[in-house]
Amino acid sequence: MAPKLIALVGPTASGKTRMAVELAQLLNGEVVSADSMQIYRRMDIGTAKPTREEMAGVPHHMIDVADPEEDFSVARYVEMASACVDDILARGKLPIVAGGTGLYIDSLLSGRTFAPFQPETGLRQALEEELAQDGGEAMLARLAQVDPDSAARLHPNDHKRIIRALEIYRSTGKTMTQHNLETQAIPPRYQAVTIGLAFAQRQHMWDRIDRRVDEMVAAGLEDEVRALLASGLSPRCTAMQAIGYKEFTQAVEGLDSWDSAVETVKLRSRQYAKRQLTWFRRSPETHWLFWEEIPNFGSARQTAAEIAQRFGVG
RNA sequence: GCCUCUGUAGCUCAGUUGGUAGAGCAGAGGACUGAAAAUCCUCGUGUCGUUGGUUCGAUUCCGACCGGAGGCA
Repeated sequence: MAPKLIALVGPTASGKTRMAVELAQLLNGEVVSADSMQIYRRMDIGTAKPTREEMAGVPHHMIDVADPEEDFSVARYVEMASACVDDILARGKLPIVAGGTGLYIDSLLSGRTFAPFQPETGLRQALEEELAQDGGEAMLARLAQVDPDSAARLHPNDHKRIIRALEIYRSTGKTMTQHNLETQAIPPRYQAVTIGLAFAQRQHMWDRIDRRVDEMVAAGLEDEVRALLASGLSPRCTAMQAIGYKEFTQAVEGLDSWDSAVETVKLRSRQYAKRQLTWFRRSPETHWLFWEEIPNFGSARQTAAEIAQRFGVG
């Protein structure tokens, strides 16, 4: 039987960080972050990374495990995070996987394996050039010849996924469809109770997001972005695609005003939160807690702890 | 006070040589298998400022009125 743990999900600014810490204190746990941007060092304010005080002595894993100039990936996340989880379990403590990156969480829990990616072969670059030349339709048609099932699922404009599907086939000789079937046959690596934090009303979520962006600005997001750019970090790297960072980079370069950049950060954060909800809502097993329906944080924590105990952890 | 321009979807605007209208953005929903805070897909009825007139028919032409911008005094 796969070991049990808690997964804490929800859109940005829904209170995951605090809930994770308090549940860990209550249930003898440790936090494993599942956030694709908090993995980067030197990106603290804009990623809403928990501070030392917020961690309150609870060990946190998968934060500050890569430099911003590195290319991180789901595969790397799963490899590193599962080692953390196993270690926590071996020490008799409860892993609490908390974060907003749905792909990372699902991949970690399922024990999914990924087809290899070898940037040194230049295959991806070749495919990208091929696509730039011939267009999405043509590439999708080529994919359809070897992997009709994947091709049927993809839209001609979905360049990233068309390229990845072709890349898998050309580098492994196996289709993405085949690979997916094989990895789906693997039994789940962990058994999770998933607790979701959210606002019942969209407006409440927006207010919370806006407030937090204002707090980030007040806390010195501008300086943080300037420091990253000054260190020679390319604005095109993955880390700098993070919300808050890419917009402030525009402002630093004089391509946008600061006021407008702040508004854009709020806007993009709201849109991001919506996408997160779309992802998390598709798991019917998730126990959702809506802030409007809960008198205070303590009672939310209480409810979450009860859900965990009924599941058999804590 | 007079003259000119202007008032169309939450916002910015297009358009109808008179037959009740459409884009971008915003928003909603969805997807998602080594970039995922990324990437991609689907969804557009609104008193066409108000009110009279002309007309078979007006948001489209004409008048008045009410907003807004500019100019002249």
